[in-house]
Amino acid sequence: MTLPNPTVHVVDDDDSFRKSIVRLLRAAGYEVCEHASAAEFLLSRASHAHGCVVLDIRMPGLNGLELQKGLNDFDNAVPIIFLTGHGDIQMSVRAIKAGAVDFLTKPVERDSLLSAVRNAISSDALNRVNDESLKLLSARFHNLTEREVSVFLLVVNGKLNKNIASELGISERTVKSHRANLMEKLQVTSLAGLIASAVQLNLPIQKN
Amino acid sequence: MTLPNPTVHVVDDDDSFRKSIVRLLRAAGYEVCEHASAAEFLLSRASHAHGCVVLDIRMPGLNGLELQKGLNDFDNAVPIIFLTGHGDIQMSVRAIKAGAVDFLTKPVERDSLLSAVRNAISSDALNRVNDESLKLLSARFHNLTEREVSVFLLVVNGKLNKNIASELGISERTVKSHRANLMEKLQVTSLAGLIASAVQLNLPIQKN
DNA sequence: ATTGAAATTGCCCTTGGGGACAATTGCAAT
DNA sequence: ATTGCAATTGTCCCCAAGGGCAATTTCAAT
Repeated sequence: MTLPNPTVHVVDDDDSFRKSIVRLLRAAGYEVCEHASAAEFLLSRASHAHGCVVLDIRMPGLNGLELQKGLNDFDNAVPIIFLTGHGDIQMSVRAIKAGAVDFLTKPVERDSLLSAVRNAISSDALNRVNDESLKLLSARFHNLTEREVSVFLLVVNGKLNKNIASELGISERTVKSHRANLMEKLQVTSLAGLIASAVQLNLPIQKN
Repeated sequence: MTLPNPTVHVVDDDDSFRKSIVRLLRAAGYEVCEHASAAEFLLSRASHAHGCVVLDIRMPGLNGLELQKGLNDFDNAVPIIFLTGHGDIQMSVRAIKAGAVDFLTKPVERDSLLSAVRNAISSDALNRVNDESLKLLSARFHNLTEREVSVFLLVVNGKLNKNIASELGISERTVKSHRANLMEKLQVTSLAGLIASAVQLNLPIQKN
């Protein structure tokens, strides 16, 4: 999958400030997309593009923190760099705890911003890769039938087929059948792969 | 293992302020231990006690951020709550990114502090449990011989004994032998448990 | 009523893994 | 020199898992 260039989205209602940031980033070679409000950013559906967001906090309409929360709720894992002129410590702490990758203050030093953007973009690249594989796996998991899920859970907990059979009140042959089907559906060829999938899916696993 | 009560360590060189914080925390029912400097805190070997640390940043000698770094370097995962009168945004961002659980400013509201301490202590309790089990597992892992580690890695990657044997240039019987020994050493009784251990140890695992 | 997916099970054969019993070799420490 | 651990391998046997072939049942959708 050949991705387009990473895009830096600059969301700030202060036109002149925004333009200057945009200019700075373009000069540094980034693909940049500017938005005068959170709503405009959302409408552009730019949230689906990869890269990062440089976000002002105080804006008319939806403010930066609210936008961050909104994006989090939708599992939209674009890295966010806050850039604000009226931030305080409490705000910055909250933002970082909520997952922002950085919190800068206006006026911002060129290097601080560029380094923040660089980090954000590389962290985004990593996240994308992980998200992709998790989504794919998740989709496969949801294709399992109830029975297959039951068997799956017992298998990854190290139970033997015969024990699984008696726990579910079915024959061992049936367990084998479900087991083969779920391995097929999850696209794994070994028990090791199956358990690795279970871990990635955050399923409960007992070691003994 | 019956643990003693969680202890809140208050590290601040400002005597009167520190005393008032200590009083507040004691009144709230916490076991508290006070220190006038980072060095004093370290010397008290209190770093090994569980609970959390309420830490001033600006102090003579080792300052708060440096102490935090020092504790991090030693894997001493005591949750740290910064409490400072002269903090700025950059400082708070750095502290939180470095793992501090909170960053408060003087004067602090009673409820903010108490809620931060409550969160810190419960997060500590969780960390302790995880650390314990990881350390135990890690110790077991380091008891494996080189050969056992090689076999371990190949097993968790879903390789068959015969393939492992040819990759290592040894007989299948030998692989079985190593395999049995490492299962024993890692205290697991199923392949599922073995792989779960590998995951916890952060070993590389391929799914296909 | 027919079709189809899902669950179920039986029989049988092959392959893989666990483990008992036993032995050899090499290296390092005492 | 002796002891001891680690690595190595062989032969058997048993049990577990994978999978082919085949069939029945049930439930829901068309």
